[in-house]
Amino acid sequence: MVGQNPEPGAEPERPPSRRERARAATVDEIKQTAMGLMREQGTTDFRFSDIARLMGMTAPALYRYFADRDELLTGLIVDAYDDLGEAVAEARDKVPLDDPGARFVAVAESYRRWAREEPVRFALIFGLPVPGYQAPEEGPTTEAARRAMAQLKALFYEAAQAGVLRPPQLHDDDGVIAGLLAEHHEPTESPAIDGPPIPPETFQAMLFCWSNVHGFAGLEAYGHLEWMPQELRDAIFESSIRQVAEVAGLPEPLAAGPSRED
Amino acid sequence: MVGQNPEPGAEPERPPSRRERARAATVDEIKQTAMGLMREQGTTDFRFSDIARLMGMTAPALYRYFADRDELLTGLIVDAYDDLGEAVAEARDKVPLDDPGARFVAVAESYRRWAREEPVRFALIFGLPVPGYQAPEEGPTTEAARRAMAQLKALFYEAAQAGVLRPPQLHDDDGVIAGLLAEHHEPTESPAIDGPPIPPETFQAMLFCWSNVHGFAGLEAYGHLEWMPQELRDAIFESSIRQVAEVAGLPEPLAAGPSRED
DNA sequence: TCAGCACTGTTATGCGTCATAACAAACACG
DNA sequence: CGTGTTTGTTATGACGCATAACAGTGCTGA
Repeated sequence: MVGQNPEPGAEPERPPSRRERARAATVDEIKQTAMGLMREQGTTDFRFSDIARLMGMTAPALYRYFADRDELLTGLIVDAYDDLGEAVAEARDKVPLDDPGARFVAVAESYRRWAREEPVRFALIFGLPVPGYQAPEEGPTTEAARRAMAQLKALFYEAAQAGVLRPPQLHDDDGVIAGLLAEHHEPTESPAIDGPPIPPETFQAMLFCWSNVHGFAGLEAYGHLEWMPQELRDAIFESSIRQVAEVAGLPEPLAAGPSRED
Repeated sequence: MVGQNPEPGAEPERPPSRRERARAATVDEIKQTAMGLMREQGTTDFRFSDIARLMGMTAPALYRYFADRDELLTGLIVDAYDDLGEAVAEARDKVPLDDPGARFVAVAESYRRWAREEPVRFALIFGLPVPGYQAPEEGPTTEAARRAMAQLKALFYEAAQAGVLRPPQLHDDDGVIAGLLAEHHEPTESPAIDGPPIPPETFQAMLFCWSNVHGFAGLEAYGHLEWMPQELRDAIFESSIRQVAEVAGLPEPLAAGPSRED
């Protein structure tokens, strides 16, 4: 580690000094520049020399802020998770609490939009590890992923609490899934997804929703659906998530306004 | 291009000479070795020097067979598409034609299994382009993708022909989707997916199935579901695809034996 | 005030990789 | 057996990551 706070236990009260603020700004600029380059080229690759040149520095100077490529990548991945989580949570919370159906639609749409607008970051967090990148075990990326996924779980939790969740239409013959879920982690506070526990069948429904939305978003983000016009993709996606929500036992959206803003 | 057949129009009848066979074998060995390295490291990266060393050659010799890294990558991508297509078709055709429900289950399971067993190849074809790789426009990869996706479409086509396909439960308010589909490409022979045309609502159902299976497969292949035991993943996946098949209007599978073999 | 030190940047350098050039051996074939 | 193609080699150039050694800046405390 290079650019971290002194030690995790050394008086976190102290306000950031002038130097620390400058340093943080530079760290941020480096990450922004790296993301800009990646977006431009459409790949998860970048060159230190390019970043440095764009910032009016020389390449070795960057090593004052990140120990190596991996540390910079880790930072970018954490940021991406956080950004996705924020985008999803923000879209969700624009819809009133008493309309879980519409809240889910908002989550699904923002997830998809984020993937489409930020395919590189989407790949960064949901793709195969970047060549040469070794993810830190149990590191900050795992934690960031939990936070992001918690947003979807929260939605189902609220709906379940409100008692508006119908039993999902998903088969669970002999209660195998419920059994396994109950057995391995308590009433389903999975280690990968933060948040309060939800009943097994709701958890199953949540996964169903997630994989569906994720699948469409991934295919679209990487250009595998480009042969259909966006209008059609939009219509098909909306139809899909409506259906998925119904299967999951979520109530019909009350306010049926798609929150398009582009 | 370097290692291609002489010209696409020069007497394709001639049987492969001894040298041509040797060359083809070497090309294949290179690809195998490259894939081995990628699998080992779990990334889509490889070094010419490593491949050469494993083959008992020096790196520049590889340029006799592939013009550059991109050409080798293109070969690997095409192979991956073909292999996925074959795996899916083979699994599907093990199930009798008169059992489309079970045929879909077989397709979904083989798709998922392939992704899990070959995450690198899955990333190669369904992920963001490999750093530095520029896909040839309208090239062999696009064509290979069409062939692979045609396998799923064929399944729906057969079921539709047999008249056992119920109308899918997918909303299409005002027939927007059907309209757009009809408008943009005839009765839905999409440019991205080969095969005979199918009715719009069937096409929509097919996409729904695909994105769902793909989403789960992708999440699992990249380790995002590793926090649940495989037993549970299996159960949840099977439950999901059953539900998806039902939504898509496919009949219940008759022979309900999951074709596990590992 | 000014000496000392931490911080941030530079140039110089080593190593590994992609890719090409120039050359040598092996092979097919008239 | 001799000639041209094929397939391999070594030598070389360009470039990127990363470290080392060094220089300028500004905070800090006797």
